[in-house]
Amino acid sequence: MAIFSSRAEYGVRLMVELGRQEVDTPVSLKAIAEAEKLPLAYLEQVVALLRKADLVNSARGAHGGYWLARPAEDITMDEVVQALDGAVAPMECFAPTGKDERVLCSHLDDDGKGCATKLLWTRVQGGVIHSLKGTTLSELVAFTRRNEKAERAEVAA
Amino acid sequence: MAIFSSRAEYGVRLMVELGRQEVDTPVSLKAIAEAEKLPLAYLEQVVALLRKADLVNSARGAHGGYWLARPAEDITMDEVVQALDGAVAPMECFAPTGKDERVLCSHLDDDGKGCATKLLWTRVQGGVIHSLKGTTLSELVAFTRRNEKAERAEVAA
DNA sequence: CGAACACCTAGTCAGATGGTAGGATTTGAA
DNA sequence: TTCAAATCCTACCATCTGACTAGGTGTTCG
Repeated sequence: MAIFSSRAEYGVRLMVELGRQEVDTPVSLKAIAEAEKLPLAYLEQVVALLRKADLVNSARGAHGGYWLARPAEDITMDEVVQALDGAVAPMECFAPTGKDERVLCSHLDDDGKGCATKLLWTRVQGGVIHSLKGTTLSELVAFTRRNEKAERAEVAA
Repeated sequence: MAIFSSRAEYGVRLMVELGRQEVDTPVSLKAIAEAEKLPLAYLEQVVALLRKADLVNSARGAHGGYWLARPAEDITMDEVVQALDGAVAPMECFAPTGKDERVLCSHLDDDGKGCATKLLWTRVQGGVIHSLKGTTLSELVAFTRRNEKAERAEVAA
C-alpha cells in the first residue's frame, strides 16, 4: 500500500515550488496553492510542519510568505518527509520510543527475544532511508525544470 | 509513519512459523496463534490471502492445517508482502491501475507533465522492492533459529 | 457420531486522513 | 488610519481503513 500520505506529497511539492523561486523573495501560500492546484487551507497546516522543522522561514503581513531556510542543495528529502509524516518505520513497533534509540518490537519484548521479522523490517527501513537521504531538494527542482523545458520544446515543434 | 500494516507483520510471522516446521506435516492455525500469541480469527483472514497468492497450501478436516507451497529458499519477501498489503507504492498515485503498467501521477496527468515528486517516489519504491526481493523466507527462519540458540545458551549460563 | 480443523461473511469500533470553517494577528501600502 | 493581504491558530467534520470479533458452514479423521 501507500507508504506516504498525501500530506507528504503536498509538502514536497511545496518545497519544490519554493526551490524554484528566487531567494529572499517570500512566496505566498496562495500562489503555491494555485500553481499546484492544492487546497489553500490544508496547505497552511502542511507548511506549519515544515516551519516547525526549520525547513522554511516565513514573514507575516502583506507581501509576506515563505522561503527555504537553507539552500536547496543542503536539504535532503528524509528531513522533509520526516517533518511531514514522522519517522519512517516499516512497522508500528519500529517507531522511535524517545526512551532510547533502540528499535524494539513490542510484540515480543515480553520474552526479550527479537522479532522474527526484525531482520526484514530493518532492511526495508534502510532501503527507504537511503533513498530519501540520497535525494536533495535541488535535484527535484532540476527535474521539474527539465520537464518544463521538454514541454516547451514540444509545443514549439 | 508505518509502511506496512500489522496484517503484513502477522503474515510474515506465520510464514516463518511454517518455515520452521517439517514439510509434509500440516500445521494448524491454532498452534501458530498460540506460538506467536496472535488472534486466531484474524489469522484466518491473513492466511487466506497467502493461500490465494499460492504461497501456502491447506488441508481441511481433523489433523488438517497449512504448509508452504514451495521451499522457503524459493520464497522472497516481496511476494509475501504483496499478497498481504498489496503492491508497494510510495504514494497513492503510484498504485497500479491495471489499465497499463505505467505509474502515473493522477494529480498532474491533466496537463501531461510528470509529478515533481515522481523522481523521489520512484527511488523510494526501488529501495523498498530491492530490500524485499533480496530477502528470502529461509533467511528469516535461520534468523529466528539463531536467536533461539542464543537464548538457550543464555539460560544455561 | 463428534471433535478438530479449514473456510466464509458480516459487523464493530477506534483512530487516522484529508479536508473545511472561522477567526486572530501582523504588516505594508493607500 | 484604515484596508487588504498575508501568516497563524484551533476546532470541527466526514470518510475510510485497520484490526479485529462473532457466528456460522463444510470437511475429514478417529
